[in-house]
Amino acid sequence: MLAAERRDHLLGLLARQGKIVAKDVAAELGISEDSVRRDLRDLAAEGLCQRVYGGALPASPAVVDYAARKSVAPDGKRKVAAVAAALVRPGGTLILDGGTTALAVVHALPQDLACTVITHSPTVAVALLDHPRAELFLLGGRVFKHSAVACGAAAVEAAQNVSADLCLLGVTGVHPEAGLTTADAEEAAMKRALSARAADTYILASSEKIGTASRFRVLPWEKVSGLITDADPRDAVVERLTACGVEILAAG
Amino acid sequence: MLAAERRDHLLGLLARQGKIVAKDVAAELGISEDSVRRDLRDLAAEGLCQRVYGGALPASPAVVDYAARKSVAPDGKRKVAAVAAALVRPGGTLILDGGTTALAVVHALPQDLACTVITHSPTVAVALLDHPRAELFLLGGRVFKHSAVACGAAAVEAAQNVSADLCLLGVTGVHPEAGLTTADAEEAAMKRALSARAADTYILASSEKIGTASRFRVLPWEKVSGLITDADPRDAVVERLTACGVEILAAG
DNA sequence: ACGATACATGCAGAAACGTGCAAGAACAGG
DNA sequence: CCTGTTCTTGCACGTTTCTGCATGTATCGT
Repeated sequence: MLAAERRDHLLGLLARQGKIVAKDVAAELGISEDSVRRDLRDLAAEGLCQRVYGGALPASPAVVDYAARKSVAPDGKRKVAAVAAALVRPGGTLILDGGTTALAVVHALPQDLACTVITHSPTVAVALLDHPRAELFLLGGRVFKHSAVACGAAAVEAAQNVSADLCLLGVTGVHPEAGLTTADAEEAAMKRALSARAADTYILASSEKIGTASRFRVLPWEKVSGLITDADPRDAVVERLTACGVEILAAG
Repeated sequence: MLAAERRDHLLGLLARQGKIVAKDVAAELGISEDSVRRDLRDLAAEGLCQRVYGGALPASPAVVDYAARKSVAPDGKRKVAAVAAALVRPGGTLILDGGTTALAVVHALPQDLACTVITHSPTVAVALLDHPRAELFLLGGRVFKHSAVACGAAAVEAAQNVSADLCLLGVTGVHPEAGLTTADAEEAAMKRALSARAADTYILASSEKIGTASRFRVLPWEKVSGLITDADPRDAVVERLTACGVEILAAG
């Protein structure tokens, strides 16, 4: 583990948990408490945390926000994306949704993987351009600005003409009762259309999505093969999902 | 292994794993750590990564975007793009080709222009995302990696369902005898399909294209309304085109 | 007040770093 | 085809930085 990486990790912990206990972190990362203390001292000197006896506390909310944006958000998505990317078999065909998590999946795919990717997201398509062996099929249609994906009748129709082994969908909410939800009706319909064209559908849900719900239902649990998340498997919501028969792929 | 290849590999690792450990990469690629360190130093100098003790971490996305963008903006293309963008009327519908010149057109469009843009290029689509009042319609199909546009039967078919006032096409060669040419047959066919759906077609040709020819004919001169170029109007080739009845829009 | 824990400091081994140098490849010019 | 030049690459060397341990001191809870 890189020293700078360790520092980011500490800032991440600070943002997520609101405190750091030097002893615990040392045990977790398998390093000496001295190193943790030294890091905390440095961070405090830069004003990024407040040193207290036994560990550290966040400095000011503004600083924490900055640190959280910079390191925490990508981290969970990257873990989820790594697990999702491992589901893609060489030579296989993948339907990939839009959104930042899907984009992270592209970055997590091996550079020289030979596979076919079908997407309705121009952003995802552009990211795939430097995967020379990946075949790319773009689904056209009216592009919705807020989510940057092709939706609507034309896009759904285009989706009818493709088939795939695997579909990876992002959602904005994962809730035991509300199910898988998203904020826009057109997007929800498009996700349904995509899912229907693949043998297996997996949901990408970084931990902040777990337990939340949005306005429009995407799919019932029966239609999905599993949920990929970095949330703790012992999380109450996750345990309820497991009890409902949802397969959980932990991205710890 | 080529130096540039190695550089790309490093950037890929950075994107996929979020970090680089110099020692590991050196072992993996069978080169000395010194070379890796030198590469990382160079990348950091370009703002593409952040150098840390033991390896490197990703630079902030904003910086990377900026560094990537500033490398592509030749003066000639910008001038051509500015003239082309002025042809787009508020409320009008534009079919926009792929390629770097077309991308320059997007950047030349007023940020708040209300119009409809139809494109088969995911790159152009992504660039248009921060034009909030521009309606965007994406033509899907198999994406050809070298030119990064959707081509083939599906894309041509999708193009049949749209109409526009104006079509802006990029080409790789503009020659008095050979006409308008490009390097790929599929691309040529797609450009024809796009042109056929618009009332007017203008060709984007920065000066280095003038007088050159590629393998495949795109359109005869009769089908185009004009040529937009930054080449000197008294250039021999340009004068011959004028004599042939081609309208020249000078982008001096 | 006292034991326990956390802390700062100094130190030594290890790892990473920068620099200079030489061998080799790529290239331009004669 | 040869030659001089430039660029790259790996190695050697001295320097800097990191890390864990030991020691003594400060702080906390009881």
